[in-house]
Amino acid sequence: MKARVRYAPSPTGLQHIGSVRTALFNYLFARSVGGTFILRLEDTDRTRSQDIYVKNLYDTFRWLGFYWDEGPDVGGPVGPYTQSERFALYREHAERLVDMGKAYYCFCSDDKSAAKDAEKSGQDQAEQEGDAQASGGFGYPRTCRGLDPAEAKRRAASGEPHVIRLKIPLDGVTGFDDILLGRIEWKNADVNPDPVLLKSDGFPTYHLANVVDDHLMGITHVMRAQEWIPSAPLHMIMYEAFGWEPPRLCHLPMVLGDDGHKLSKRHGATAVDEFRRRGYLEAALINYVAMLGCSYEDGRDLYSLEDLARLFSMDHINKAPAVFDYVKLEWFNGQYIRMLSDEELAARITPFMAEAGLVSAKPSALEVARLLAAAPLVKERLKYLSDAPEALRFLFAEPAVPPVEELLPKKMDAAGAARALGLAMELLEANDPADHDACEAAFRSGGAEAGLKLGDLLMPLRVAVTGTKVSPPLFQSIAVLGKATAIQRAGKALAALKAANERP
RNA sequence: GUCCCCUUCGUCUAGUGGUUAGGACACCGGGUUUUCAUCCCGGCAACGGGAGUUCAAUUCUCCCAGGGGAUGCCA
Repeated sequence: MKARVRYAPSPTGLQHIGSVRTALFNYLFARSVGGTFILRLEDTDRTRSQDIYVKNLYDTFRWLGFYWDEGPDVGGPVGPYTQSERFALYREHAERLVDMGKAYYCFCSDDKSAAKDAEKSGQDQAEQEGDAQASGGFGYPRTCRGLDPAEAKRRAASGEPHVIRLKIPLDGVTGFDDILLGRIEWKNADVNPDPVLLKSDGFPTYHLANVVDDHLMGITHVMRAQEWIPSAPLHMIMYEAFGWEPPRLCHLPMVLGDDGHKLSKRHGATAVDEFRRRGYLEAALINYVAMLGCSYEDGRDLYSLEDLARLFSMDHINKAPAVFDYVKLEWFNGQYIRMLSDEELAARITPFMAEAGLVSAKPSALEVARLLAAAPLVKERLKYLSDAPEALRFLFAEPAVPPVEELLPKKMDAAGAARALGLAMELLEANDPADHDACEAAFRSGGAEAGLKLGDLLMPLRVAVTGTKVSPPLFQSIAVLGKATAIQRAGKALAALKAANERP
C-alpha cells in the first residue's frame, strides 16, 4: 500500500521551527518511499484560528520550497482538507460512537476558569483531590457517564448544551507499537478519563477530528512530536471503538532550547518568517533542521532537499530530544551562502539592500550590475544575507569622512598616516585596481621603499574609501566602486589628516 | 502528585559484546593573508550511577538518578 502521511497544523500561530520540522520529516518520509504528503488544516479551535496564520503557512512553505501533494489549496481526492469544512462529519461520527455505547453526552458546565483558580489558590486542594478520587485519580470525574442514554439523547436533542465524551475503559490496558520507541502501554485507569470529542459549540476536538480524518483520508503513518504520546492511547481507543485499523505511529524527538525546555519564543527566533527576515537561506534551515534528531550518512553535513528525500529513513531518527543550536545553524548558513553563484547571491541580497535604502526597491540596471559585481566581495564574509548592507554600504552611499583616529594604523600618528595615504593615492593613480596582482605588487614595493608594511599602507586608504576598518579586499572594492570615486574620498580624508596634523 | 518518554564530548551525532569510541559545530593553538572573513593543519572534550549476564559491556537486562513531556470543551 502506498504510504500517505500528513502535516496537520492548526492555524493558531506562525509556522515555527518545531512545526516545520514535523512537516519536513513527513515530507521526507513520503518522498523516500514514493508516498503522498498531505496538508490538512486543523482549524477546529474557532477562537484561535485565524486567516493570517493560514497565509503564513502557505508563505512559509512556498519559501521553504517543499510542498504537499494534496491539500486545501491544491485539492485532492479525499477533500476538503480544511476541518471546518468537514463540520458535519464529526458530529456524525461522535453520535455514532454514542449509539454504539462508546461515548456519551455530558451536560456538565464548562467551568474551567473556576477550576483553574481553585487549583492555583490551593485552598480547595482537598476538595479537588476528593473529586479526583472519584475519577480514579485525575481529570473529569465521569459524572455523566452513568446517565441513561435514552434520557441523555432526549436532553441533547432538545437543545440542552452538551458535549460528547469518549468512554475510556475503566480497566484493561491500551497500547501501540511506536515505530521509533517500540511498544508503549498504559493502564486504562491512567488514561485521561473520558476526553471531550465534540465541544459544546459543535466543533470536534483535536482528538476526534484527527482520528476521523486520518482514517477517512487513508493516512498510513503518523509522524508527530513526542509531546503527543500521551494522547495516543485515547486515539487507539477511538480506532478500536470505530472498528478501524489505526495508522502506524512514529513519535519524533522534540526540539529544545538551550535551557532544555521545549523551543519557544524566549529562546530567540522560532518563527520561520523571522529566519527569513534575518537573512537565513531556506536550504540552510532545511539542512540543519533535518539533522536535528536524525542522521543520514556518517561524516557528511551538507544535504540538499533532494538528497534528504532520497536518504531519509525512519531508523536513522534518534529517540532523544535535540537542542536547537543557533551557532551551528549559522555555520550552515555561511556554507550555503558560499555555495551560491554570484548571480544568485546578488539576487538574494537585493531585498536586504533595498530595505536598507541602498538600492531602489526595483533596482536600476546600474544597481543590478553593481550588486552583481559586489557579490564576490562578500560571499566569503557573510553569515547572513542581512549582513550585506553593512558590508557593502560604501559601494552605494558616500560614507562620512572618517574621524582622524579611525584613519591611523596602529602605532602611527596623523603625520605618518597622511604620508601613507598620500603614497597610497599616488600608487592608486598609477595602477589599475582591477589588475589585482599588479596593484598589490606595486603597493608592496612602493610601501617597502617608504618603510611601510602593506597593511599599514592600505589601512588609511581602506578607511577613507569604505568608511570602516573592516572591508572586503581593497583593490577589488575600489575596482567595483571606481578609481575616481575612491581617490576623491581619499582626498577628503587626507585633508582631514593634514588639518589634524597642523593643530598642536 | 500521577502517567509516559529519554540519557555517547558544551551542542548535533556515528558506532561496536573486545575500537586509540569517529565526525561536525563551538572553543583553544598554529599556518596562509591586505583589514575582516574564507581556507589549511593541530589540540581540547563523552559512553549519568549501581547491580547483574559475560572471559569481556559504552553496547544486553534490571534498578536508581537526572532531564523532558503530558495531565484543557488548545492543538
